[in-house]
Amino acid sequence: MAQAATILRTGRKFDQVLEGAREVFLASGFEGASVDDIARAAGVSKATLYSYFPDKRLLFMEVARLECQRQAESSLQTIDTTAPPRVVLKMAAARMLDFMLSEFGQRVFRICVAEADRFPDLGRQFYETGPRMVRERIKQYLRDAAARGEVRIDDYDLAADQFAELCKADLFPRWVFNIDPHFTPAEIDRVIDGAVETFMARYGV
Amino acid sequence: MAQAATILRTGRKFDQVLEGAREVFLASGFEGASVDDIARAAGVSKATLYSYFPDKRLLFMEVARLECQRQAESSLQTIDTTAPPRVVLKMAAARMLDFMLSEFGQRVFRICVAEADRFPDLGRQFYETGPRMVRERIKQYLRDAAARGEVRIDDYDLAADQFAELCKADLFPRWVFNIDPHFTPAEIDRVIDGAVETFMARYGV
DNA sequence: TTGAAACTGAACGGACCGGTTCATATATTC
DNA sequence: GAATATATGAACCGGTCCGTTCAGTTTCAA
Repeated sequence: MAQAATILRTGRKFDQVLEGAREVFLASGFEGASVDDIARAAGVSKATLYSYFPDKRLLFMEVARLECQRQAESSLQTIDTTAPPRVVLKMAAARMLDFMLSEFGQRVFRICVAEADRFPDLGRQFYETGPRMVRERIKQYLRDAAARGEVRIDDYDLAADQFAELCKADLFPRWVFNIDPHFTPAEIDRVIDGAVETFMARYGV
Repeated sequence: MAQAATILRTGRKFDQVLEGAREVFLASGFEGASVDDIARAAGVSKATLYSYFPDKRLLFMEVARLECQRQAESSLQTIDTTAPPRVVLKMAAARMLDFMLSEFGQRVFRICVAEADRFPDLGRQFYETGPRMVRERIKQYLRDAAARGEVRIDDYDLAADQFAELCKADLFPRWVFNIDPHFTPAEIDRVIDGAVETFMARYGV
């Protein structure tokens, strides 16, 4: 009794619990996941689960936090800041789409949207550690490229946002609305090439 | 007993039920809305509600269907197909953003995303009767403009999709991830102008 | 006015869920 | 091998929710 507002991180099966929670939450969202399901998936008794986490809600937030962190690390992969814009932009686009179209990325996005009311900070947390970093990366590259005279940009924020959006053309509505959400490499290349061409038409020298 | 798989559309309070359901579903989503809440909001007894609709699920789908239809009618507003591209695109962008940023549009989108598993056809239905029609409209206009030599486009589908995405730059991530989701007219104009400029830089003559 | 159709309100059954408890069992440490 | 920390699982509680039932009331048309 008494202290129940914190997470107990020591113990043999702590990681098991987290892994089971990750699995079930990502598959079913917050409401859709029952604590019994999570305990079963984790191979752990419900009593054990509740000895680590005081609350279903805190368990969910911990899973979400770790997922955001994981993604942040994954997107830290370096962008070669010296290559010409078309090359860099293509690589960046491919990386963004890789994540956005992955089973995992889609699930996290769906949960962010679905639980926006219950967890108002969840979306922000996800954005700050994920898409935001990519955006900042692109902005920095664009500044460098502008200094080299390869592009000419007045509003770097808008340019970076536009590029990110251009990469989603066609693909995003299809998957978010569940319309033929299976993409061939050719379809993806078409969108990436189109995004780079349009971006460079506006901002190229 | 027996027949229970259909909706009984006659009766004095049918519309009341639908209106109450619309109100509560849009505010709380499918899971979040309880049938008791809906009956209360509709000013109707739960027994009456169940005399019209055999099922909470079918009630939800009917509400969603009507909402999509309503939006479709609203977006049938004509686009002047003879005006120059910059003018038409700005108008189209403003209309799209009007809907996308409206309380109602955001709620419908959130519900589509959140209930994509439970109602796989819901997103498609929403897209087909909403965004899709705007896209087709823009495509048609672009063809006309190309015939007049005002733009030069190879892939009309991609061009229309790109324009729609460009209109969401900055704004969409902010509202979907709940980051300062309150937009001034100046912010919206900035995005619209940027979208038109970038689009015309690529496709203008 | 009368009779049928529609509506009400309240209660109820069955299911599920989050969270707690506890007696028992297992693992770890000294 | 004894003592202590950790885990088990099954039962249980209070609550919510969907969907049904039913006796009684209102509405409306003939």
